[in-house]
Amino acid sequence: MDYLGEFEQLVMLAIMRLGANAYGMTIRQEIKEVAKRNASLGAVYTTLERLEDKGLISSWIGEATEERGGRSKKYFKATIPGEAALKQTLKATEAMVVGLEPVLG
Amino acid sequence: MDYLGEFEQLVMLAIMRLGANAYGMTIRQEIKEVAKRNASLGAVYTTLERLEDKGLISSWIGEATEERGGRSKKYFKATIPGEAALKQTLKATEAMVVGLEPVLG
DNA sequence: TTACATTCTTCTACATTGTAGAAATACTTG
DNA sequence: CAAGTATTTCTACAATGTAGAAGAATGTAA
Repeated sequence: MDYLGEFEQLVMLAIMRLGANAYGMTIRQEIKEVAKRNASLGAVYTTLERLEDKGLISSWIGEATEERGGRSKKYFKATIPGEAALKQTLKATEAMVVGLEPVLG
Repeated sequence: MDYLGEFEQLVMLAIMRLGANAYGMTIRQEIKEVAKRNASLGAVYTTLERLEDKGLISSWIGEATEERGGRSKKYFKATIPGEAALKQTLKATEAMVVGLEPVLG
């Protein structure tokens, strides 16, 4: 098992936060609103595809019943290995932060 | 100002943890011991060089007074912009983690 | 004073991740 | 069927991650 990149972490976290409503557009929006970080849609989708290739997330196509037209959504959720990789990555950073709180705020 | 990569974060944190004793070998060791994460020396030095190029850390050569031979050390410390970039990066991830503690442990 | 061991850094090269604009797809409504 | 809308996929390149090998500077022993 290896470590997630910085943006991969944000995408994984967004997926987990969004639960049943995690797809490209909302993932991007969640990152923007919560992390205050901009990302293009292309960046998000590329990362989603790579995470899925690595087996860290899985996807399924949503119902074709849209409200105002538009292509059907592709939903994502974290897999067990995906959650494990995320935990491990966060844990490594957190361990390094311990003791530096006074400096880092 | 932009964001630090996953390994860049660890290197920056190691430098701050080590204070006046931060150089290639100890940085690698600190990451290994605290974050439980292996990294080659080449990986560490490459990252240090790039961080310095971006102005996020600064360096100086240590005294030539070594105990048991060997080349003199190159010490590093975080710059003000470097600390700011680190803080911002950590803050973004932390904001995304809020509320997921039950799941992430 | 010259080998040699030691400690540390730099070089070289390639793989993975980050990034975004443009193009394509699929669905709804007029 | 044309047009508008929401969403995804494609294409391309830049930045970061990774490590092995080579090089450089110092102390020590013959």
